[in-house]
Amino acid sequence: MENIRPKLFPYSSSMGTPAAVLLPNTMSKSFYNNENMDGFTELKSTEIHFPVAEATDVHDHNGKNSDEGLVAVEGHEMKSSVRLGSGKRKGEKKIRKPRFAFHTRSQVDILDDGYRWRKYGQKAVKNNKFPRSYYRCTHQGCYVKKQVQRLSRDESIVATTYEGMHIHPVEKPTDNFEQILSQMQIYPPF
DNA sequence: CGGCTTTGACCGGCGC
DNA sequence: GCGCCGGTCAAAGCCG
Repeated sequence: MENIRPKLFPYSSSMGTPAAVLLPNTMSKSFYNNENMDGFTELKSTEIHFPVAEATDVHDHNGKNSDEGLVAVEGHEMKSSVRLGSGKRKGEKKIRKPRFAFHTRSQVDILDDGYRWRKYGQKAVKNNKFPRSYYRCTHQGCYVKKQVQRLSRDESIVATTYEGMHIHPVEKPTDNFEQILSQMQIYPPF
């Protein structure tokens, strides 16, 4: 059970072209084995390709990280932590936040998922010709982040990774996604 | 003017 | 310790 990493699933083209997809809580739960995911991850884009589950990025097996397990985000642990002169923050623990990643086929990088996001960074990542963008939820007190990156192996696919959970409802109203959801193929976390 | 993006600097973790 | 790398900061710029 070590080394849970993002897994790419075969692309199913039978899903048509939904306008939007709602990924409910329960799905994240099963992916994360974590009961603290709540709220929804709503996606509005062109075509959902395949959901990609990612527990946290557990990468080492040499016992360097004492396993903290999947700890829920408390929502305020990063609040107004002051950067010291050396650049360190005071009294913070490392908390692994629940993460959730998926791929979409889309021409635009940034998907309208109903939340408001402010971009706070962009980085070139190795072995990828497209930069990765970093966004934070603008709702006060909500520290959900997401990363968006177009894959160089298939330029038509955008990988989106959410981290944390929203402490507030979606700001934009949503359509009904139930049918689309039922069409989605959800893969168990092996 | 407020909210957002841009972008180089900075930081910390990790491997060598 | 050093350099690479991914993530974040924050000043400056942009735009409605």
